Amino acid sequence: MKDQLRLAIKVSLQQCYADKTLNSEVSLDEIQLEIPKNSEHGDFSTNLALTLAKPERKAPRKIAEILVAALQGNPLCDKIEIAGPGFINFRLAATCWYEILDQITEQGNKYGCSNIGAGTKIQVEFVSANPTGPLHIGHGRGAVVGDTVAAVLQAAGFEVQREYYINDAGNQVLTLGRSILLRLRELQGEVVEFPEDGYQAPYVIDLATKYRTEQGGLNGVAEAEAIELCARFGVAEVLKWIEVDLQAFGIHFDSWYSEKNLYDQGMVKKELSKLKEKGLSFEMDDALWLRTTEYGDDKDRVLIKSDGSYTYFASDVAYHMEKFDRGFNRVIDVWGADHHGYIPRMKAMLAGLGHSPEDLEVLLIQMVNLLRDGKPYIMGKRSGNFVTLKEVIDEVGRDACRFFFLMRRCDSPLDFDLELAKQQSSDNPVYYVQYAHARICSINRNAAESGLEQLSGSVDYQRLELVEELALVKQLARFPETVAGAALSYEPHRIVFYLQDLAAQFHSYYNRYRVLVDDPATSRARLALVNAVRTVLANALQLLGLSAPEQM
RNA sequence: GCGCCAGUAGCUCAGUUGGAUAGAGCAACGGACUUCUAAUCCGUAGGCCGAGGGUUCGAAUCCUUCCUGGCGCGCCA
Repeated sequence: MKDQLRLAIKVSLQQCYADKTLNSEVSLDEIQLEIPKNSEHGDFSTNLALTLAKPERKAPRKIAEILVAALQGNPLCDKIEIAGPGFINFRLAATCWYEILDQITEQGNKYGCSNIGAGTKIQVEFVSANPTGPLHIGHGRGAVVGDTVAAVLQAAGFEVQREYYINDAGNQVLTLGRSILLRLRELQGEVVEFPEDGYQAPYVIDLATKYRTEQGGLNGVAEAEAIELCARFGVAEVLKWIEVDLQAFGIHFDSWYSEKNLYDQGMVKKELSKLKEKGLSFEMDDALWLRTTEYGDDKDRVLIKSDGSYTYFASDVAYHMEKFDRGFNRVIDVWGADHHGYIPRMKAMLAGLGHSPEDLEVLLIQMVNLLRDGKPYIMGKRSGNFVTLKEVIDEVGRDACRFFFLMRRCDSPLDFDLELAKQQSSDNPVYYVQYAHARICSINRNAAESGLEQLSGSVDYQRLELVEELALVKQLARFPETVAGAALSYEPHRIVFYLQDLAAQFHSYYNRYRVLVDDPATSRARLALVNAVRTVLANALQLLGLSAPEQM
């Protein structure tokens, strides 16, 4: 709809250039068309005349008059007006809008999808929590945002892979192993001194107990080997928990990528030697450094420590290079905002190895402040006092939880009060949207009962003559561009706001008018309209990973 | 000290990437169920868009200087 109008304007502009009524020959790559806030200003509006004012050396309104003259008689438009400083406002013919209803019927659950991604291969890496403990609420936000960004990109025609990076090679894994081993010895009656930096949380005792029943004790096994065994056992167990929790949240990964595997396959060594060849790394104080300052970082970064062990950054270099080797055109990392300091060094590394830094997009997810009864909960795995994601899902429900995480832009911090979320659950916004869907399903049941659906045949959309009905159709028409915009900007919350707007418009219409009236033709037309609404509600809900209940 | 993110109605937040008279949800107040589900709707009230300066036809949005809050600034992950 919008594109058709845009094309028509473009043609007219070319016409003006050909006729020499306009002379600047400025070629605009894209004509800006927007939907005015005020409906009196028409369905679409363009500032074209304003932007041409300077190159044309003419008054904007004068230019607008010339353009409007060239556009006169276009079948798309009902009315074209010049307003304000030189805006051109278009009101489209109602028949144009009704075509949208047929499109929605035809496309069904594909309505809203587009091909602006054009099959570009893009990877979304998210969650990637260390496999040393269960997911907590902070991971939940990143999980939902990452999952939904991926879904929205898919809908926009990108080829998407969801990946979880498993940090199973670092120090913290050994710490987990050591903690399990100590708890195991405790279970065997030994008195042990539990170190400050060990994992103190109770789940470690569960892991030790499980190890003992399944694998037996570790008497007579050398310390280092025992730690290694416990670590590997612990990581495998914790990963199972994580996968189960994510499944309960409706999240599925296409790929689980192991850091340890990166080392085992020699990828880290390989990438590091590439850096050396390019003269980007250097030795100093017995350590190996990457000259990231060359590409805008504020200091150089260590790759290999003076004790010979690798930093987390070293494997990240290899990991990200390997992503591009796998053929992704673009790579998205979803991180907690507390890691934002890592962006410059990652971009520097990519630039050094010959990639465009723009090919890596880092989405920073601001902190979730978990509250209970208004009091802050202390987060952190070692404190032992944290609320797991699973507990939250069990308490407030999956749909409400997902919706809550998607409601705000991801770069604004989120206060999540469990008691409040439960208390408000009766008028939680997610139910508002779902209720709209359920209501339409209910209308359908009533229609079926009165035999109305048998009267199918071509629907007379001219019966939809109320301004509210036309407004609903227009709202439905903007769904595809909303999805596309959300995809290109990685902002899934746009879908949430769209959904709330559409639901509000429907509820208002529902309260004011009846769908099923005495006149069958009107009933059928209205039924077609609300079912188009239902389709779009369902598509949007699905995109967000939420259910679309038929009854509530 | 440096860097990143934020500052919009009493509270929580949107604001179509620079457009016309700044919006919604809670909370407050007043109304609507013999009619397809009241988990809903209608109405009222609420604003120096943190502050100053700049850019232009036009700024909540862009540049700059401050103020406030959060988070970072390791041979930790």
